[in-house]
Amino acid sequence: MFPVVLCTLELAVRVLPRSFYSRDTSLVARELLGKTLMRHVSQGLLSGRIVETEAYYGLEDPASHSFRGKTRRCAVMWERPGLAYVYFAYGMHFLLNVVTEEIGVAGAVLIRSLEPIEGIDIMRANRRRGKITELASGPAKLTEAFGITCDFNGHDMTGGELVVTAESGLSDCAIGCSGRIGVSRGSDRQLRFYILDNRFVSKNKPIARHTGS
DNA sequence: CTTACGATCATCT
DNA sequence: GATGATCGTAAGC
Repeated sequence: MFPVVLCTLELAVRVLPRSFYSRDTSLVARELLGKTLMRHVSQGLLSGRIVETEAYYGLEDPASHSFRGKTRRCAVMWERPGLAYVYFAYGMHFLLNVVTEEIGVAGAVLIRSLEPIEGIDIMRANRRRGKITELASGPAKLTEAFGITCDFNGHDMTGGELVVTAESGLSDCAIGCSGRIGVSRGSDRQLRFYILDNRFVSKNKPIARHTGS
């Protein structure tokens, strides 16, 4: 009868717990595929299925912000798993990560693309674009669609207004992997994961996939 | 369809 | 002072 109440109950049951994130970063990146990113805004509910992610490690990963240790920007990567790491890039874009690994170990998963599910008209307004494939098919696009800025840096994504839920709607989907996009070092490692043949994966689809034989 | 490049600024060297 | 975990537009096939 009261959708808000139903919504809250569903969230309470299905939000991914901190233990989900307190594991190997690549594993978390793969398992986030098919899960649902959800945000409550004043106009309603925004949600989208995660279809593309990238894993970033710490000291041993030259593509990571934490490669040279803890700095002010990347400090959150070393904190509790399940926190949001949001940073500003290229003078105009915000990028959303979820912190992984145990406390004291740097790691994060970059959320790269979503398949919009709920709140599509709100996303259209935020993006000033109509085509559904252009709303959240890229890491900076989805933060704009969801209205996510640096204000969410350090936000606990295991509860509150921005969470990931276990809701998948996908049973068995084929997963591809490739080098990470837009990095100048460490692009050899296969740490980008995406749902094969999903039209919402970001357009930039480089090379590698496992071709079978 | 593809490739090329400018925008624009917080963070780090 | 240089550099991006990018995007949208423009121009070329």
